[in-house]
Amino acid sequence: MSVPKRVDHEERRRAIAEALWRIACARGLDGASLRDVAAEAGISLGQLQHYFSSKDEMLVFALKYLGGLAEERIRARLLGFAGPPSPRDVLRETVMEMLPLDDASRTGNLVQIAYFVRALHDERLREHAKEGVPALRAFFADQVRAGIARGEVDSSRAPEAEAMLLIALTDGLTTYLLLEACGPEEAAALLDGHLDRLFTP
Amino acid sequence: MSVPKRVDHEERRRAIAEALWRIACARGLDGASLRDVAAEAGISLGQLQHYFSSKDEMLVFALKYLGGLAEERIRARLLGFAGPPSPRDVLRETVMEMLPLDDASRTGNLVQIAYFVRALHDERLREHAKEGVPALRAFFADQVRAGIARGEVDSSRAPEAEAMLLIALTDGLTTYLLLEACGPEEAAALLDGHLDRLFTP
DNA sequence: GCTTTTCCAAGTCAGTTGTATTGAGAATAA
DNA sequence: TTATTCTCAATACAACTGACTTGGAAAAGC
Repeated sequence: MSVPKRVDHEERRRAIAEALWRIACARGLDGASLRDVAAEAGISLGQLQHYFSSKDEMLVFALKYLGGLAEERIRARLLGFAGPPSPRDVLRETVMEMLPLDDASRTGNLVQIAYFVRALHDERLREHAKEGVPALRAFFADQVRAGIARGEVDSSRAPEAEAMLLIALTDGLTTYLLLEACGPEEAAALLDGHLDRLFTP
Repeated sequence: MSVPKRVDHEERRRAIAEALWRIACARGLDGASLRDVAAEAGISLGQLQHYFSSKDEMLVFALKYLGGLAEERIRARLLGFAGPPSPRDVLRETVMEMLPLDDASRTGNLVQIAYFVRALHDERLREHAKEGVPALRAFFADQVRAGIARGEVDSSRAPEAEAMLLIALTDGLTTYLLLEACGPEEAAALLDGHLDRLFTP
């Protein structure tokens, strides 16, 4: 009846997605044609089309894959702490992991921005691009609430507002890091300064 | 000898740039072909090429024109104050004018972002995209310094850092306003909250 | 009047795009 | 073995891209 697959479809799709990122990082998402991606992945156009029936499908897959990897990286970083990290540690390390402070992270952010821009004009992608924001905001707000409960954050602070403020700050810092209008150390200092005023001893 | 121009070249170029914005806002900068722009401007492709010898030249002109208009809008808004505006007023009104809070401003921001992404991969555009940042930062820092001098801002605040923080916040808020992950009122409230803690009575 | 310059419409060009089709090779199940 | 399904390379295709050329119309200077 059903013939066992000889190749791992998901593995192939991931390899193609990674090739797409490399192109998107260097030349932008719109500059990545199917032929370019296939060449970068070392396969033929026909083979690529065998794994993705349309360009849109490839883009969506690559975006979800990217988001999954980022989430995993943050989780691993938080688990790297010896003891249970404080709310401030969680916020700081999460933001630091999201910022484009090294080359690998820079690539991820460039791809993410390429998706963001396309999402502004593309119905299908917009859903995928937006879906992560509320979850992140709720996560940050929970940390602020925990900080208040531990007496580390003034109780007059509104957790939801502080969360959104932090997300916006992260995003803005990302922009200017990518433009090289501000350096990594400065970005880290700005983040720490902001957290210093949120977490009053 | 020299025959007077029968049409105002700059006026034509501005009209073409505005057509480009309309397309870039709706479909992105990469989705704007010369034929599309010409059609949107109500002229032929040949005519458009008569005013811009290359697509790149058109893009750069439209970007500089956009920046000039934004600066002018901010200047006009600040002049609209009855008396001399306080440093806090200047910061608040400037940021509010930069945020995509209405449809016109939304268009401008969408175009600006389209340029930003292209600048990440395009040598020529990068210079034009970066050149405004230091000036804006210095302007914000001056306002913070004035706030300190008037005793409205705690003297422990570092003007340059606060300026960059405010720029990054503006940028982040812009992103989430465009994605409709946060509403105009909320963005204004977040900005005011941030300024509240910067300007301590 | 005539010449010169500006202006602009139509068409051509080579190149690239995403998609569709065709058919051959390979591996498994019967 | 034979039949079936998976895998994938090659090609074709219509649409679109930016750049370029040609030719003529309109207005100003002589």
